[in-house]
Amino acid sequence: MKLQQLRYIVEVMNHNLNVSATAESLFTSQPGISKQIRMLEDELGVQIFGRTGKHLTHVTTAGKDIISVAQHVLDNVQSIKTVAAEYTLPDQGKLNIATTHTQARYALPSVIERFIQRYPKVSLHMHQGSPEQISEAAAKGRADFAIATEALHLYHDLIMLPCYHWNRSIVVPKSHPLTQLSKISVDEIAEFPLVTYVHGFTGRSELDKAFAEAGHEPKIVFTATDADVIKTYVRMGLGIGVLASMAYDPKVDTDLVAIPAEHLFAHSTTKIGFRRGTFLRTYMYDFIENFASHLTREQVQKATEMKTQDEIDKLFVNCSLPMR
Amino acid sequence: MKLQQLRYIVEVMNHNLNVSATAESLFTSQPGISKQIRMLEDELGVQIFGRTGKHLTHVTTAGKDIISVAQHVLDNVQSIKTVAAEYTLPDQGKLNIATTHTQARYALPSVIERFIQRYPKVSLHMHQGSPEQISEAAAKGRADFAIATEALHLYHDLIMLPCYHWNRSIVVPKSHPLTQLSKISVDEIAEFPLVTYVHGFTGRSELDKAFAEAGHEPKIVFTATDADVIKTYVRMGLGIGVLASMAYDPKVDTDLVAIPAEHLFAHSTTKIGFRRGTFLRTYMYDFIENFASHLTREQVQKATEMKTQDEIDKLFVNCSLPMR
DNA sequence: AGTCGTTACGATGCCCGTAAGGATA
DNA sequence: TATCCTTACGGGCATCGTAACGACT
Repeated sequence: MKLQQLRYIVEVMNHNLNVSATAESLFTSQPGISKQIRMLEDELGVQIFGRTGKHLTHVTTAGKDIISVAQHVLDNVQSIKTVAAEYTLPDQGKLNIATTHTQARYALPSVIERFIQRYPKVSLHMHQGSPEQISEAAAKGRADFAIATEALHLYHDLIMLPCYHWNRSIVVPKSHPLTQLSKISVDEIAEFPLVTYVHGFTGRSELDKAFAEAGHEPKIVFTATDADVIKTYVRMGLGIGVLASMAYDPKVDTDLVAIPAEHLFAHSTTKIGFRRGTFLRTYMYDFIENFASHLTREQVQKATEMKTQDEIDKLFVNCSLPMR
Repeated sequence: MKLQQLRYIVEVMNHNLNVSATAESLFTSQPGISKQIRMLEDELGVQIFGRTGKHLTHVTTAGKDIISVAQHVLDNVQSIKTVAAEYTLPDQGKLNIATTHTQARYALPSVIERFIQRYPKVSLHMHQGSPEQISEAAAKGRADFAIATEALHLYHDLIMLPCYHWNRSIVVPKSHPLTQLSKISVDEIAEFPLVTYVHGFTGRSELDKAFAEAGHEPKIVFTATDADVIKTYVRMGLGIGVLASMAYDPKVDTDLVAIPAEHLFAHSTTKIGFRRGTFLRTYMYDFIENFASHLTREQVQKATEMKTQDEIDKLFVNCSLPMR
């Protein structure tokens, strides 16, 4: 069995079983691929691709199993190269970050700025998406890091580290009656139509929980995936906004008033997640520490060595996270 | 990069950096290995082994990282061969089971008997050990299955499936005063010295919990890892025994009396665990189903596709497990 | 002096690429 | 007929094994 043979079957699969096209994309000859694949099949004693006459028509069930493992092999081989690069070119490489609007817009800019200054040769890619999408991107290896408040726990092979806590604010137009109250309660805001995050986004679950506990059904009239849209509709008078406090900028949002709501809703915790077993470059450790100063290289490595997420969580229970 | 090169560095590592010995064990020439290793180092641009003069003295830090990934690669390659064998020789292969005394002695014999009858060509290996040891064996790939009541949760990359519930019995000599009581309580048995399992074995944690809740400190005078030893010391009058009900055999243990204690201690659940992402042979699915009939191939496969252990647990909450 | 890794060299065998053949849509 | 995979063949290169060399214990 050769690594190339594994590459070939994976690539042929990715090219819809068209060997000619695969050969072209790999800058090699088509018969070479054909032959290597059949040699692999002979060695294993199993057909990987089904053929009718001389056309590849489908992947056999054995083939599916084999290709998925082959994919892992190639991932690991890539990982070896990454390790080597860490020692030869410590400040070069790639960094793929998958995150949500809220993080990208409010939490990350300053971190990113420092990072590209410190590591100009690292090519940085940001991928924005829903919490589910970014979790998957990290779990599948398309992204090095996932940064979000929700949904990271959905993948068992993600290591999640808590970064910071944050609270919500009620945002209303200046003239709104709520601005007159000294300290508001859930009962009071339950009267008004709400504009907030879509379910599954940016700590939305904490909001639902607080209303449920107070015995109210929130009158949600509009949901969005980002705070800018929420603020826009609050300005239009559609309802009162409930959003992450960091998303209110007193300098820009002069026509709105933010009423702190940490006494109404439990704080949420933004986490950074990465795939178990992947090798972290020095610049990645640096990025993490820049984003959350308590996550030193040492702490992160300690977390990597933990056997369960529970143990990791214990590492940080006594660690007072910053509040934003 | 070639697979052999990875094999070589791993094997050299396993042979205490002695290339000559490695060559012999791999039935190849020593210069061949030497050269391949240096070619790999050249390609990666990193020293894997440290040398003083012409002796390999240590593994560099880069080398450690690389070798550990290389080990994964080789594991996966092996896994591909296993997949192929499943389709060519469906009833041949190996089955390594790591388990505790209690399971091996009382729960497994009938299952094993059926298995070796059904799959005579599968070479079966049983490994007995502590719950921690067997969890590790499964997590590291030395065993295909870990079967135990405790400690399986310690490894995040084990998938755990519940097999059956079981209860405890109090075992005493025939003449013991406890045999006179109609229904015993924790308060009553707390008076007597106890003989039971070592901490971390065979659901021992449930016993501790029951005593703690009743506000008693158990007077444990002897702990053992298996029921046979416990019964021996109960016979000697050292104390009353608390053990898994299945470990009392009325035909053999005629000099002892077993008092059911399911009302005193919460039942325990024996689980079977295997490593995530490993390919399960048909005979392995068969083994599981033989052991726990609700764990059909379909159910097990469904569990393997779950992303977290929580989801797996949910699969079985409504499934009434057999009680032994 | 013995053990061990490196270098040198020659032969085998594998992999690749070109060219021709045959099957399917 | 056009596309696509298979078979056949020849050149180049990498790997392997033997043998000699140099270094450390």
